[in-house]
Amino acid sequence: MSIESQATRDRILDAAERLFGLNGFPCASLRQITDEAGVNLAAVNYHFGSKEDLYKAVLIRRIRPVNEERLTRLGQAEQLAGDQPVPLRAILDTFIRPLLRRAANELPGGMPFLRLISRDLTDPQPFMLDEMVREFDPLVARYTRVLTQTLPGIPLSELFWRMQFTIGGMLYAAAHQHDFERTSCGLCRENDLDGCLRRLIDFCAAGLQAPLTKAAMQPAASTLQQNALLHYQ
Amino acid sequence: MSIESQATRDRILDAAERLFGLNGFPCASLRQITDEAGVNLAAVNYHFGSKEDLYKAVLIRRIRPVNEERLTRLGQAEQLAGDQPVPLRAILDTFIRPLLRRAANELPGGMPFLRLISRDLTDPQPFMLDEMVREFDPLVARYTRVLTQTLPGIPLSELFWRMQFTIGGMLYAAAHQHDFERTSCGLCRENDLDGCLRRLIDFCAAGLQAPLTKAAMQPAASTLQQNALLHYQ
DNA sequence: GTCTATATCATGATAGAC
DNA sequence: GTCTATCATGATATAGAC
Repeated sequence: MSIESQATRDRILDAAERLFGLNGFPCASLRQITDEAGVNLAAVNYHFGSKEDLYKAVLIRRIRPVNEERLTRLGQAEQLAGDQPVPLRAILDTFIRPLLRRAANELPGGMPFLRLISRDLTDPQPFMLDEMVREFDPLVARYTRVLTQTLPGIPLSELFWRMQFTIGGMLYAAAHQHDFERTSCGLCRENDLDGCLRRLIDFCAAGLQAPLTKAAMQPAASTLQQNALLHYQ
Repeated sequence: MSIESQATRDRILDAAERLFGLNGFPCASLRQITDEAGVNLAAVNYHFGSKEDLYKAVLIRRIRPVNEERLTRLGQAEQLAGDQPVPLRAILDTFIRPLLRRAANELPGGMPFLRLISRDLTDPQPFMLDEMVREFDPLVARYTRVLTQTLPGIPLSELFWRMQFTIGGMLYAAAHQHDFERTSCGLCRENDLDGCLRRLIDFCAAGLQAPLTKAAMQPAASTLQQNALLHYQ
C-alpha cells in the first residue's frame, strides 16, 4: 500500500469517525464524509468496500488499543497487589481511564470517538454485534475473575448487573458531560474528564460493593404495581 | 375529531413507537410505520404534519404521564416523611418505578417505549431538545431540592453528576436487560424488571451517598496521564 | 378523511475513462 | 488510484380524485 493511499485511508477514517459520532451511522452520508476528508466519493468503496465496512474499520481502529491498554493496566494492578485482591478502585481505574484518556485527547480519538463508541454500545448497529463481542470477550473473562476475588460477598449475577450500571453511567456521563453546564444551569462548570473519572470511581465503587438487600438474596413476588414507599420508612 | 380519526391517529402512534424504538428515528420509514398501522402513507402527513412532528407526538404521549407520576409519588413520599428528609431509596423509587412500570406493561408503552426514550435521552434528536427540556425542567427542580435535604453532605454539583450516572445506568440497563442472558453467558436468567428496579436502587443509593474523596473537595491537577494504580494501594 | 399517484430529492454503489 | 457520470433505490411530502 502506497503512502498516498494510506494518507487517503486515514483522512477518510478521521472524517468518518467525526461524522458517525456526530450524526450516527445512518445519517452520516458518504458524501459528507468524503467532502470533509477532501477525497472523492468513490474512494470509500475503493478502500473499504462499503459503508458498513468503513464503519467497522473506524470502530476497531480505536477500540482495540483501548482494550489492550485495559488488560495491560489490569495486569499491572494484579502484580502490584501480589497475593491480595486488587483494590476495587484500582480495578475501576484500569477499566475507565483508558477510555477517558482518548476522550481527553491524550491519545488519538477525542470526543468524536467517545461519542461514537458510546452510541454503538448503547444502540448497536446490527452488523457490528459479532465484531464487538469478539473485541470484548477477553475483557469480560478477565474482569469477572478479578472482581469476584475483590468482592467475594457479591454473587456473580449481581456483579454482572452492577457492571452494566457502571458501563451505562460511564458512557452516558462521559459522552454528555459537555452539555452538563447547560443542563445543570451552570452548576457543573468544572466538567473535565479528570473530574468525570474521579466521580465515576467514587460512585461506582460504592455501588459495586453495596450490601445486598434482603430481596436480592431471596427474590420476592412482583412489587412494581404496589406503592412501596412505606417500605423505605 | 371523529372517532375513526382518533383510531387512525392511535394506530399510527403505536406503530411509530415500536418502529422508532426498534430502528431509530432516521431508519424507521413512514412506509414501514403506515404499513404496520394499516393506514395509508399519506395519513401521517394529514394527521401529524411531518415525520418529525409524529416523533414528537409519540414521545410526549408517554413521557408526560411518566413525569406526572414521578412528581405525584414524590409528593406522597414527602408527605409520608413529614418533617424528616425523604429516605434516599424512596426518592429513587419515585424516579425509577414510573418508567419501569411502563416497560413491564403494567401501563401502556412497554419495551418499545423504553427503548425509544432510552434512545432519545442518550442520543437526542436535535429537533426534540427543546421539547425535552420543557418536559423535564420541573423534575430537575423538585428532585434537586429533595435530594439536597436528604444528602446535606453532598455538594449540589456532585449530586448532579451522580444523578447523571443514575440516569445513565437506569437507561442502559433497563433498555438492554433483554440481552443480558446472552451477554452474561446465561448468568442473568432472572432478568425481570422488578429485579432491575431493586438492583438499581441498591447500586445508585450507595453511589449517591458515597463519601467524597479528598480530590472531590479540592480538585487536583490532571491525573489522567499518570499511572495512578499506586494511589489505590 | 382516505386513498392513488407522483413530484422531488438524497443516498450507496458502480462502470469506465484517464 | 483517482476521477466523472450515472444507476437503482428508497425517502418525505404533496396534489388531487373520491
